[in-house]
Amino acid sequence: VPEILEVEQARTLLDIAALDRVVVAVHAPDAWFLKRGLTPHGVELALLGRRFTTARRRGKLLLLDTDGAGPVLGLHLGMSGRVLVDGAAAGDPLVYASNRDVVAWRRFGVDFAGGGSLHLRDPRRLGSVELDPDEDRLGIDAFELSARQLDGIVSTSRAPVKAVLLNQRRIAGLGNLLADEALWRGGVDPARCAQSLSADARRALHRAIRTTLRVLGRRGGSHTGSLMPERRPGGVCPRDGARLLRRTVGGRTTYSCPVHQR
DNA sequence: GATGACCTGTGA
DNA sequence: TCACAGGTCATC
Repeated sequence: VPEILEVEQARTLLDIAALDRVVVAVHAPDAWFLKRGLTPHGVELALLGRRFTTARRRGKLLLLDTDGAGPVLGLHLGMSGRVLVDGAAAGDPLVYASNRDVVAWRRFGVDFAGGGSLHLRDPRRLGSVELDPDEDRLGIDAFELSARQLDGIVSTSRAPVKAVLLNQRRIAGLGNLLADEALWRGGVDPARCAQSLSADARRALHRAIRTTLRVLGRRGGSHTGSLMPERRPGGVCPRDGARLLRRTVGGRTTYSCPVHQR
């Protein structure tokens, strides 16, 4: 899933359906899922009797504030996690991940007074739950990224520009699909050394990131990109019909057009 | 900054 | 059985 668009869908669901309800039970059957020393008992103590007051998001990290000076609950969806409230998830089914409902995949959850629940379902167990997460380990949220900020980030790194876009300490929220889509829309070669981008290329990339988030957000998620159907052996560029390049860049499988991405 | 590790499901 | 998957972290 879960890139910034899916996490924002989850945040909206939490905002609409999970706030101001009293937690009467906490389920943390998978201790491995709890991070930074958190234990099943610890998270139960921290949440029992409290209500969530705000649903926030920074990059791909979900943040639930609690009442009465309680802790912030941090949820991360990893590669296959989904948030469900009262048994329903937000948004489209995930691509590249199972969408079946297997009870064993409920890695964490709470029950609310009067019935209903909040659950995190994650087949691959790469998600996580923590209390009072360090929100500043994450960089500027991709939705907030200004052209000037992108300039500063891109012009100070010699890594491939895609690796820079994926680095959550720099920009928080972009994942593999969104990065490829934005670079494709902006006409920028993912493997290009970030520092070497011209001011024009940086501007084009910034516009492309904004467009990608807006358009794919409206369509329903990271999997709705124009490049997505061609993300396969033999895929061609939807813009100019060239055979797409498939490489590993920044450690991730990368598709790009050798003709218009320079 | 690139690499491998983490974990598990799916489809070829 | 194998390759691969929209993420992140420690390590060289």
